[in-house]
Amino acid sequence: MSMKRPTQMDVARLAGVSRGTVSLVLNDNTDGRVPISDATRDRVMQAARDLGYAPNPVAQMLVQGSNHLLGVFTYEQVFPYDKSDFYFPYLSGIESEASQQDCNVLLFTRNRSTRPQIYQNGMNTLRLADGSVLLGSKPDRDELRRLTEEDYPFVYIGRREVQGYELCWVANNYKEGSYQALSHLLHLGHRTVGFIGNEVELEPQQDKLAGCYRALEEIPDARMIILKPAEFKTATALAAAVDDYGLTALVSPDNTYFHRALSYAQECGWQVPEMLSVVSLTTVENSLPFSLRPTHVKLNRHHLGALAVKMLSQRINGEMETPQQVYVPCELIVGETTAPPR
Amino acid sequence: MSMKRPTQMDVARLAGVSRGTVSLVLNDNTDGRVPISDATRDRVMQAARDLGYAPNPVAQMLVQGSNHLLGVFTYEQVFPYDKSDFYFPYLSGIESEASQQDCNVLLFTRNRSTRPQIYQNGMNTLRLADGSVLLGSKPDRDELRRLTEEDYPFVYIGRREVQGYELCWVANNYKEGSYQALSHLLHLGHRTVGFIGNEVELEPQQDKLAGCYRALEEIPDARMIILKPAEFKTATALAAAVDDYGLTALVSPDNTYFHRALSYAQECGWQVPEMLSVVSLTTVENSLPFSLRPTHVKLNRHHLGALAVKMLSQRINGEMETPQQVYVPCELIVGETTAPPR
DNA sequence: TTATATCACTAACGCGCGTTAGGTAAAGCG
DNA sequence: CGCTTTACCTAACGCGCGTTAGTGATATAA
Repeated sequence: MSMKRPTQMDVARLAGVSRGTVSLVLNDNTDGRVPISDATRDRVMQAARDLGYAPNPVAQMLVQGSNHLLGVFTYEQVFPYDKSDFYFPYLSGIESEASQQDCNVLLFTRNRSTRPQIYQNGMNTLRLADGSVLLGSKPDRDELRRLTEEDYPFVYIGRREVQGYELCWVANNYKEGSYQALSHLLHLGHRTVGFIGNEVELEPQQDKLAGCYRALEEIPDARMIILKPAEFKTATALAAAVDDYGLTALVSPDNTYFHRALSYAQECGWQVPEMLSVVSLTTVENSLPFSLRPTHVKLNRHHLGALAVKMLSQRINGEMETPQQVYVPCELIVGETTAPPR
Repeated sequence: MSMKRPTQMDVARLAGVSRGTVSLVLNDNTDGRVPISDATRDRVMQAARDLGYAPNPVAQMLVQGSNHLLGVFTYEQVFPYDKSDFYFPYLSGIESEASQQDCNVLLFTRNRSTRPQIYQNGMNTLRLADGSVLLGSKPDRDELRRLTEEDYPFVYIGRREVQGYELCWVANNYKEGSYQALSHLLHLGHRTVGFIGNEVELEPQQDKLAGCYRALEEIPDARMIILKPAEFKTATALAAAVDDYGLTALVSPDNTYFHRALSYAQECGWQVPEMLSVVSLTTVENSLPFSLRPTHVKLNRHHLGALAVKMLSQRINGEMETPQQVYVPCELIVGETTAPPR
């Protein structure tokens, strides 16, 4: 038995004027394009007060077009219960900038029973928002293509390519960061380093590899071994690989592999960094159990999130004619997990 | 020159039917009240796919009064840059359950330049969502009252009271948790404990105090000293207070105070727990720098978030006649920061 | 007195969509 | 052949509101 909320029509009836007049009065028709007498204005205001009128924002949005909604779609769970540190800085940046842009943030959480999909029943669910920021390591390229064809405004966080299309993204400059990281190792004197990682088909991984290779080119006798997944699955396997290849340093493109490398090293009784140097090519998220400050490439995920939103706003407002791609620099932090080789 | 998003009218034109037909087809008019031939249905679906049509949720909401949007409003920043652990578990739970309920999550981030406000220019900004989950230690009671009067469906995470109104909330059972925590101390033999904290006007704090007092009642010669803010502002001030009152244990309702107590203790050269026991009445979020497992009350924020969404859905669907309040139990984890007094 | 400007307001459109009464043609029936 | 039923679709209303063309009344000017 909750009373329906009063509308402009109710106010109009009570004040004895037309609904249009009510709208004009309430929107404080300042520029005086339509003059309203003070008497009527007062009557309307009083009626609105008496009824406790408040405009229905939904109706307002309908008539004004844009709904000030920025979507966030993730190909993985937005808030992973265990791995809280990963998406968080992105969302933090997204929130800040969305606030700046005077927009609300819409998290697409509907219909996530199976793999997250943008298109459901052939319909673009993102259309709920004026535009969207996309996240996730493994997007569906077909969906990205279709979004582009539809001209739906979106910005991907992370470099993602689709054959024959120009996407809009912001990405950590992994290539530059990795270049610096490997150069650091090489300048310390390392000549044979191991690269822990697979998934070479993903762009970020490619960038990391590319950066490493660029550093290698500058030192003729240096080489890098790409370790196969089996070779860092157990501590003994890794130990064997290190021995076989004569590795003096390990490079990890990934936070969990970095941790794993360190614990394996401890298991094998290798002193880090004296006997083995270890570098992470991404931000080291969890605090180390070894009280060593990690040598790693520090990303600025917060900034990346904010930038994505800024670019998205530009696209939505038509201030960006063609999709743009932006690299955000990242910084090598030299810590205590690297040293000259023995 | 961003293309305007397609409407049902566009689909209708492309399919060569009337707009009403499009609506009927897309809403999967199952009960067959209005029969549609398979041929037309296919044409419409195809046209919708081709145009990338998706219904405008704002318009849908206007006409049917619901759009599967659950709002999240926070009186503090949702994603605080530094303090990442706090809201995260809540959001994690909210996301899970919203997904279950087949709803998207809307974060209210607009107009956050000053203090976050639900009512802006006299209108309820939450009305954009079917209902909302509210968070934040210090809500505006007037706003909560007004929301209730408007009969807007919301669930507060954390017990919050408004004189003369029945709110709907889910809360950690701080009272029970604190009772257990203090009982633990008392059973260890402590008789004079200090309570670090202020902000007594807030409900969670009141609950913690109430739980402590209940435990005290069971041990006649035990007493608890409420330390004033000045008394734990510096290590020396705290040291003086501990000496003056003869404290053998400290109780902290707050994570940061817990950490501060531990570092002050270290500064003063007090062994924890041998010379001083310390208990936290909330989840200890950051890993300790002391490698001591903390004795603390463990909250289940993830579950709390999920439960809030579940209750909110019930309210929205009219399955909850009167606002309900639910306590979620929390658990005392006995760690290594407590021991019998010297 | 008639033309013109000013004032104060109303009528009406459209935002995009869900819904339903009604309309049209084909099919069934006697 | 005329009447009813059936199948399929359209026209139109209304959700609540912002906006503007237009209308009628009064005041000013020629």
